[in-house]
Amino acid sequence: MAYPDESAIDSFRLREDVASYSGSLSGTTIEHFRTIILDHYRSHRRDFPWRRTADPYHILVSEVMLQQTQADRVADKFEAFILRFPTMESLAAAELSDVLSAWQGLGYNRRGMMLHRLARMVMDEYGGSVPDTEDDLVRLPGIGRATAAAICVYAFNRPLVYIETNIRAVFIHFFFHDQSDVPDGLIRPLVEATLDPVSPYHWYSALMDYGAMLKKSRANPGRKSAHYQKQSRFEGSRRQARGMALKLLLEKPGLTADQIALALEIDPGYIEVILDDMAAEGIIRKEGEVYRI
DNA sequence: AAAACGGGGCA
DNA sequence: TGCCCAGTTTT
Repeated sequence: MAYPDESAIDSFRLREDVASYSGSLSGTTIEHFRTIILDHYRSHRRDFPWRRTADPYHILVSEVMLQQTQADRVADKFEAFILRFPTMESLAAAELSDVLSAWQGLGYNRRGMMLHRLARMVMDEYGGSVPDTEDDLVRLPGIGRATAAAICVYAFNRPLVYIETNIRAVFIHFFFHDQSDVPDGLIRPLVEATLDPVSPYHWYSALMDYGAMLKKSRANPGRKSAHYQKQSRFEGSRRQARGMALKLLLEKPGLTADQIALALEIDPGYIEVILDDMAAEGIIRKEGEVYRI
């Protein structure tokens, strides 16, 4: 989908408005900026399954899946996962191997393990209800500052200030397009000043959609963030070997390091180190000479 | 502050 | 091929 629409022109006008941006925004600039973002939301709003539910557990699952994973790739996995584990209770009661099977294809499998642990912790400490404060959420495994705030926003419509990659892209595009290495400390006050205190859910949804649009239609403005980092190569990487080993063990539990090395055509010494590291993390376990989930 | 962590889609 | 993704955890 292409976006050669009027929003590009509007954003140019706004950039001229704030060309002398010096640490605070005028009321008219805030209104102008918000109008551009919300107009785009009205005409190009993305439809995702997690936008069709108000269940905090479902929202939480989506936010964990969306960490470092493009939204379009999450949608189908999310729906299948929710069908299989419809409630926090069902996830907590599940075997880790079943959770990781449902996680296959999403990547960063530690997230699946953390989510499983989170479910058990929430059952124990909160009676199965997702907590609604940043402080409580951030203590849960796999939940950092950004995800904790996102859950507060999307599950409870709370007006919190937070920053992640799409938000960076939007604010850099409009207010720091002529700079590089922009620190979050410069962006945060702008997020706060433009935040909608009544409908943070829709406002942040709109920011997300605008940020995603920007990154598709031109060079990613996020590259001007001080936080930006290029990903290391995946082909031939350690994490590729981890992913392959995990997938194999889900299909055939109870293999030895040598059997795994043979099946994956990886050096036995190398794969054994990787397997032992994964066992130390708790993503697999070692029983004698064999590994299983 | 930097490294490690998956995997797939698309130019 | 190379790029990059609604980040978190560990070192």
